Amino acid sequence: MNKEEATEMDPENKKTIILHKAIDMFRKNTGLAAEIEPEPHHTGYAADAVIRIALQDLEYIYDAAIKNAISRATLGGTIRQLDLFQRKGIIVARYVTPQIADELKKMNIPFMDTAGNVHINEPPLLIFIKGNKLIGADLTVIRPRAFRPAGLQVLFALLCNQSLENAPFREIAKKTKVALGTVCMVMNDLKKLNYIIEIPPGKRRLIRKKDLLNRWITAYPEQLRPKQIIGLYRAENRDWWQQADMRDLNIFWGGEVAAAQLTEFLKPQNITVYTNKPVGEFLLRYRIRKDPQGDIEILRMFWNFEIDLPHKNMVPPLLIYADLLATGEARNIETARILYEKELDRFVRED
DNA sequence: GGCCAATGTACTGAGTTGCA
DNA sequence: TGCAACTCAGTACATTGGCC
Repeated sequence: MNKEEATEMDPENKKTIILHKAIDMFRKNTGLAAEIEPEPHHTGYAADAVIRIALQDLEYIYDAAIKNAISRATLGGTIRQLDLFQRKGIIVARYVTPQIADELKKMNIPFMDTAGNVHINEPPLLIFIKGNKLIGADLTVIRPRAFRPAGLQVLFALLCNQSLENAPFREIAKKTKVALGTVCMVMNDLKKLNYIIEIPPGKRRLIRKKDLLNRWITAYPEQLRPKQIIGLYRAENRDWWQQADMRDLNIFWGGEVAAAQLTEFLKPQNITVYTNKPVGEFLLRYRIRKDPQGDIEILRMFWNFEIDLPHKNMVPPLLIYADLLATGEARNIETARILYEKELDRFVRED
């Protein structure tokens, strides 16, 4: 097997290893019977696996989302993934830290990991084990190129622009601010992963968009977002943003402010803006200064396209959605749900 | 703990290939 | 012949390990 093939195969192999190890540890620590369903269903939103847990005469069936690691940044996206499953969802992870275990318990999200940590609260089945340390081989998942930073830039453009997959690679490269060769490798990845199919004559079609969107919002806060952060800032006047219109400075609302405008559900506490220009004039105009503990986050725009939306002063809804989920906060996850129904559903609808 | 070299990984873009 | 797809060597950046 060459290096390229290994990179393609490893993620699924590693998921299988994580799943089997987590199930083994679950059986060992709880004494309960747990099985992996041999034929996972493929209708609706696809789970990574289906798990059956037996307690005397009762049987609990879960759609599983298998993750290498769960952090605060990826928590929101993972919870949203569970929402989309047809059955009750469970997170199966390589490792869940005690802090994240407490967060998941608070939100009543079932999980199990390869260290034997578990939370299930479905009376009469009540299990909560946390604090077990990870031992043994490292199972770090090798990401396909499509889910690395440059690949995520390409995916973002494909998800935001209907039929962009049929544009020349040069046009895609221009819109996504990545090199031509990167577009080629990402498109090949997407074909291998069955997210793009060839339809004669010489056309491509993006499929399984909901699944792809979910993988994007899970990978974005880990892989791409940290690279785009220009800095944290604070304004003299806390309410500066309420009347601000910064389009002339090429600065656009993301995160909570954009979500509040779109859903009228949220009272913003943190401000996220994106720009592709120097921020000096912006800082002067609104009396904003650098502060590592500040509530204003400025990020670089990693795309080069406009989409036809009624709100011209904000970033594409997919990014607002990802920003909300990346906070891992319950109020933002709820707002993200509303935003998905209102603004995002049409982007991932299969024609 | 801090520095630095070695090594690995990710990305770019010029050059090549294939096709209409 | 020109355009689009694809390849691959070079470069930048990140990570690791050894030494002081």
